[in-house]
This record gives sequence, C-alpha cells and structure tokens, in this order.
Amino acid sequence: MKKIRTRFAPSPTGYMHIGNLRTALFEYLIAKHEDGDFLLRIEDTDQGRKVDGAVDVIYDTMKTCKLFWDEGPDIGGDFGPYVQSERLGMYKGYAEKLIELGGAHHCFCTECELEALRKEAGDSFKFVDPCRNLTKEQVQEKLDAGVPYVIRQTIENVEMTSYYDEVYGQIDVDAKDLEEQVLIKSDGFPTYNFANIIDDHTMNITHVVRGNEYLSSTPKYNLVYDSYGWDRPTYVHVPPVMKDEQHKLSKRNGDASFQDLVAKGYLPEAIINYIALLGWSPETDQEIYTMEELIKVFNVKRISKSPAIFDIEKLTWMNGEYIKAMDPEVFFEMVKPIVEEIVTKPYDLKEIASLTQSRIKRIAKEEIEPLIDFFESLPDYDLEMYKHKKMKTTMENSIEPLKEAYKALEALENWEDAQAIQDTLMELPAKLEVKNGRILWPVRTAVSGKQFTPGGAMEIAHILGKEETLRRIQVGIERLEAGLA
RNA sequence: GGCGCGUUGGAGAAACGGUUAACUCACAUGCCUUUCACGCAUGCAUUCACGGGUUCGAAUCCCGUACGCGUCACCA
Repeated sequence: MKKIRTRFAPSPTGYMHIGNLRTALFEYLIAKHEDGDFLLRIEDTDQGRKVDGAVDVIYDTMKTCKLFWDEGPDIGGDFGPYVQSERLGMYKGYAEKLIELGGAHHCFCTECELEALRKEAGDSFKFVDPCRNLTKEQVQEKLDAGVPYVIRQTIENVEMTSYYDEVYGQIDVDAKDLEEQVLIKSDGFPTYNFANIIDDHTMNITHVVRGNEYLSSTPKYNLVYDSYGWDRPTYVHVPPVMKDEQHKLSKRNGDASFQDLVAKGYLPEAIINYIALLGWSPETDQEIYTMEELIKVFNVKRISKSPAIFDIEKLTWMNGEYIKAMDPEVFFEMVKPIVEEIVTKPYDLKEIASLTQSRIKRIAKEEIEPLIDFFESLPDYDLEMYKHKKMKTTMENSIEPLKEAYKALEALENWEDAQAIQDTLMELPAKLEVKNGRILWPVRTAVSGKQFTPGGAMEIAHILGKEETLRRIQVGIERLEAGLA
C-alpha cells in the first residue's frame, strides 16, 4: 500500500485557531497511525494578510503540541519548496497544460460581463461561459492583442459526479450545479483552490483533510484531477468546531486561540487531548490520552459527521486532571513565578505550591492567589468564621482551644518536623476531651483568617513557622476576647 | 433560492434492527476528612427534532416537515 502522506497548510495569520489546530492534529494522527508522513506547507499567497512572525507562531504552536512534521519550509524535503509564495512560478504551466487536456480554457469576460451572464442564468443556475466556444485562432488573436484573461476550468460532458468521503460517505453532486471556477487569476497568480490541487498532487498527498465546508466544492477539484489523469486523493472532511449551536469558533467572535488558552493556564497536552475528542471518539471509554496513545487508537472511521461544540468546562476539567497527574517538581517549576509574586515572605514556596496542585484547574494567578494569599499576610477576617455548626465551634468556645494550642506549640522545639506539630496538636482533643474539629477548626481559622484553605491547620502552621503561627493564634485570641467583651 | 451536510440529556458523546439508551463533564446528595480540594458512592433522557412508513421489533432503514450549518468569488 502507498505510504500515507498528509499535510497541514495554514495561512500565517499570527494566530492558531482551535479548529485549525484540530485539523492539524487529525492530519498528524492519520499519517502517524499508519507510520506515514506529515508535512507542513505555508500558504502565504495572500500578501495582504501577511503578519510579521506569523510563521513562527505556527512552528512554535506545532512544536509545543508535539505535532512534528517530516517535511516543511524549515527542514526541507523532496517535494519543496514548502512555502507557497516560492512556488508561484509553477502553477501557470500546469494550467496551460490543463487547457491542452481540455480541462480548462481562456476566459476573456470582464467582471461586469460575468455579472450580466450570471443574472441571465438566474440565481440558482450555472452560467455558461461564452469563451468556452472560442476557436483556437480567436483565443490567440485576443492573447496577441493583450486582452486580459483568466484561465477557467471547463466542465462539460459531465452529468453526475461522485466521490467517497471517509467521514461523510458517498457524495453525489449534479454537474449542472458546478460553476466553472477560475484557476489562474488575471494577475497570473493561481487561485487558492487551484494552488491546492497542484501542491497536493506534486507533494504526493494521499489524504486531504479539511473542514466540511469543502464538501460541496470537492467535485470541482476532482474534475481537475480527472482531466490531468491524476489519482484523486482520499478525502477526509471533518465537522466544524463550534462555539455554540450556530456559531463556529472564530477569532471574529473573540474566541480563544491556542495561545489564548495557554495564556489562561491550559497545558498544551490537555488542549491537544481535549480537541482530539472534538468530533472524534475512541472505541473505549478512555478519555485521557498521551500523543502516543492517540496515534495508536486514532481511526478516521470514528470521526463524527455532526458539529462539535467546544466546551471550555470540560477542557478545564481535563486540564485539572493533567495538573494533578503532573510530577510535583515539574508542577512547582511551572507555578513558581506565580507563587513568588504572591508570597514574598521567606516561606517554603514548594510546600505552598504543593498545597495547590490538587486544587487548581489552570496554571493561573487568579486561581492560585485566593488559595495562598493568606500566607503573605493575615486577612482582617470576620470573627463569625469561628462558628461552625458541624465542628460545634462558636466564638466563645474557640478561645480556650486557641490558648491551649498556643501553649502547646510554644513549647514545641522542633518546628521543622511536620509530624511533631501534628502530634502536638493532636494531643489536645484528647486532653480536653473534645473532638478534633473543636481544636483544629479554630486553629486553622486563626492561622489563616480564611473560610477555606488548601491544607489544614498543621500544614499551614508548619509553613508559617513557629513565630508567625504563635503570633496569628495570639491575634485570634485577642480579637475574640475583644469581640466578646 | 439551488445544492450539500447535520439534529441523541444543560455540554461532549456511544450505540452501527433486538431486553432497563454506555461513558465523561456539569449539577445534586452522601461517605471520607480539622475546612476546601482530592478520592469514593449514589441520583440525573420511560426517550433519541417532529410526522408518517417498512419490520415480529427502529435512536438505528425509507419518505416528508421543521430548525441549524455550509456552499454557490479573479478570498484564502
């Protein structure tokens, strides 16, 4: 069997749409599943849209997503160049060849003549290009006279055209609904569609993967392949990625790009994992996949025909799963800059960071800050927080435990030993003959000044150190006494 | 408007004619626990857009209707 070759052909816009990324992922997976080649081709013919550094955005995104290409502008290959603007010279020759083969013709119609023709043909009906009937001599005459022209596809003697799409199955289109498209524009440059055909063919692309918006124009492509006598590629049209039922994800809607998501604290691995599941489903119930696993289980046959809605909630959940599964060292390195920004006191930042690992869903300051800001300074908390029904604590009965805790901890020498702190505090419930919560809730409250905290009283005390812990407990006692007086 | 494609719970989504419509997210409750989070357990569509038909039997096949998306450029 022929080696599978797929290609990702983005325009350098300086921005990686999630939908585009998913297409790239699918292309990569399809190729790699069969041990094929995945290539990168930059479609930069639209000079108007050119953005500085945009190509680097593509490289960077794909590399961080582990979508490594086998051939591309930066690494070359046997079918280069891989940048469309460097290929511009070749298209016209192919178009002229197509004219000889009867698959295209010169068209000298002006824009407004075309408009009239279309009007005449009616809205829903294909217009008939009069230039199709020009004799060879007539054409040459016009060419010699320098009349501007385009090269237009010729569609004749075709009734029904069909092809098989790997996702959508058999697609039949009546040839009378196919308008003869322009292949070479009057400026001599190819249209996007034509350049695509030529590029894909000359690069030996076996599987064309693209959005399903091309489903209905594909027959026109096929006719071109047929005219040349080339093998048509295998088509894999993928359903769109939607923001909601009626809107695609797009930059225009202000929707998140890959880099926006990364900036919000989503991990590339999680993003890739999540988008693999958009419009595709595995045979098993497994949802968390490494790239290697995806390559192994990916199957075109399980790509869905219906649009998939991008659910940020589920991505967020998945991201949290990745964070929890992360090596603590790696996690620390990642959140360190954020933690350093929030906590400037000389506490053990690694210990603080570890408290957050199972509690955040994104690597973001806005998630981390409210969890650990109390380490930096004791908040001016509400004394009502000492009341807790389930713990059976009140403002009144919290004073005694705090005093006891203060005494016990003050006597503790070895603060480095977290276990010692725990042992010391855990002696108190027994001594006072109350439940753990009666002691630990007030202590945790005093030491943090927060309703909820990552970690419990002893973990916090350990991080704060003896001096600060005692100080905070003392503040708690004084405030409670003052508040009750 | 013509043509193409789609429509399963709040979201993703499985099922490829055969008993109670998987699984995940979200939500709710309970357990665990010094709070939160984690983890664990339980609940959450008598029903598959709607209407017909085929069949002993349909979410699954056929026809029609509605709604949504796409496409009909010398844009990519």
